[in-house]
Amino acid sequence: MGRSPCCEKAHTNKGAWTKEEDQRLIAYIKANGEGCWRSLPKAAGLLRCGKSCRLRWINYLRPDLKRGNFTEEEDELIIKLHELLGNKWSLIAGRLPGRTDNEIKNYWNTHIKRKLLARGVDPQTHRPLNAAAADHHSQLQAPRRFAAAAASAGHPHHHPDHFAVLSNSPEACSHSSDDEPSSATPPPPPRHLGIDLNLSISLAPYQPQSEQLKQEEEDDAAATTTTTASGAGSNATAVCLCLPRLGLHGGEVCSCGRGGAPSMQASTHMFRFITPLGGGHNSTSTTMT
DNA sequence: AAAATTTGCAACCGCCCATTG
DNA sequence: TCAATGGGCGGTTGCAAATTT
Repeated sequence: MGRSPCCEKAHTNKGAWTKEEDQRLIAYIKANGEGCWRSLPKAAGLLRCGKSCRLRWINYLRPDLKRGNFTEEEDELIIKLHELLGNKWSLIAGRLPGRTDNEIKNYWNTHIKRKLLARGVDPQTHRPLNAAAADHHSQLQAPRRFAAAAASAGHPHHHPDHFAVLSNSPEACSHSSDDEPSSATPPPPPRHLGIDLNLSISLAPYQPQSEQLKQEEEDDAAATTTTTASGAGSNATAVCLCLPRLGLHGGEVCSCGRGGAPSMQASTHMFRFITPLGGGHNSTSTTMT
């Protein structure tokens, strides 16, 4: 379609932000709040693109950011969430208060990937490296399935690329209904794709992959709406995975059953799973509405 | 001590979807 | 209904700092 650029690039600064620019941005947002990013630079007296201002604020200047090293708990949570969601950094960030998607993405690429490789786990598939190499069908397993479920259920970022990894055969893509007017009733996705909105998920402590897969197979076979609550012990926190905005901050009470994106109103399944975060967090039973 | 290489992360880019008029 | 706009996302790049040779 050829969109106009988000701002007048010719007269904007690029590269690292100066202290003065930071101060201007902070002062402006403190006074006026976050608002129209496009007009903000001009109003704040900044020679920056609005998107650049937004990123600077969200990723660096926001007062609620928790800077510093990631804890071991955060590491494990990121790994688990990545296993469930794939590279949905914003969704993952939503589960880690004070962390930004950009920060988590960078941390993943620089630290966690290596950590998983050292464990002998493939960072993309979360399966043992040798198994991942031997079995290309491993691409069809849970994390991708869940991402696909979220996307097909209306997540705004169902980029075609994300579906490309779901199947080795293009015709198996589940998002093609719009592109296939001839098929009045789209056939159900091939069973091996396992795209199942009633997916059972959990954030139990690390479990050997073989057992995990076994559990998934059982879950698939059952095809029930139950929610696995393994690890729902004393130190567990309910993590809402309401679609399409998976994740609430800091264990807030879920309220998205009513709302969410308009496109999701017909599908307001609520997923919750239990993640052991070790201390201080409320224990909450799993629900599914 | 200097040069080369690697690492980590802030920032940018291009694309997408939702909203609005 | 449609085009323009705004905001958001994931992927990539560029560069400074750290490490190795």
